[in-house]
Amino acid sequence: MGRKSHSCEGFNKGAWTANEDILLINYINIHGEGKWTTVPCKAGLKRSGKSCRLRWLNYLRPNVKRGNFSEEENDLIVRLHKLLGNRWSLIAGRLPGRTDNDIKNYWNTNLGKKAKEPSGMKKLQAASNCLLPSQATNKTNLIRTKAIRCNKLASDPLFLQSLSTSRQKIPTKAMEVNEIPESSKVCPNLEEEVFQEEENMVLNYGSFNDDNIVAFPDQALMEFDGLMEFERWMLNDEGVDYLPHDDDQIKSLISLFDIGGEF
DNA sequence: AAGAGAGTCAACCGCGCAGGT
DNA sequence: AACCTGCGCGGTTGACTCTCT
Repeated sequence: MGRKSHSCEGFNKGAWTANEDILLINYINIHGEGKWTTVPCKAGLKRSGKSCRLRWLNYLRPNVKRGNFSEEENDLIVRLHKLLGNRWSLIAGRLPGRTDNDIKNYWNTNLGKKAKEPSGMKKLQAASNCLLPSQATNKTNLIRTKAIRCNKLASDPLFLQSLSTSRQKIPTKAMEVNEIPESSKVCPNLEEEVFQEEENMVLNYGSFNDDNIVAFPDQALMEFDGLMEFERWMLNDEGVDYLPHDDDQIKSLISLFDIGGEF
């Protein structure tokens, strides 16, 4: 699967200049995000599309929060990392204004180091008031919530029908809560169910903007997709529940999503 | 004051997935 | 079915800054 680079050759690398930033901001303000491979040429930048995207998402985008992480953010990162592992984008979705790169760097330079030290881990646990991981270094104990895209399935009646027994809604992508079509509302109280924990955990961080749009629905929905993966993982071919309900990770996940250990 | 080492973080890279043709 | 394109993710790199000696 080869990848052709776009027609603009001789990309600049390294730190972005103020002038480049202005060009990118102006272009996106006019044309919006997306089609990153064509952005450099159209915006007059000698950068790769990936570089433009990264610069925009991690630095230039409005509402990107900079500066030190608060205690609450710190706490949330620790808890979510324990639950999700290095799923930085998912963790970032719970921290409005923070990017996955930010959190990854923060973890690697601060929390990760503390977590490696036994005493440091205890401090982190005390700060986050949560359980010690049973095997913090054992990757197999992490819930690997694979972020599946379900755009197609969301409108597939057969798939929706198959979900009727598993209480799942498959949202397509970031959207206002009230944009979710009635036909997709397999569970009538689903928005409440999905976003209740969002409210509980991060409402204090201003996760809703002025238009009452959930600021990070994408990630919330991806979490939900993760549950689908989780469900597949916990059931064998005969549908027998092999979920280790006594596992701390499982308990955490169950409580996080308020699913009562059932699907 | 200056050099060395450590820490920070923006940016790059390779890979994989989804959707389109 | 095979391939291409666009995009996003996580790991890594390297330039810059800070701190220590």
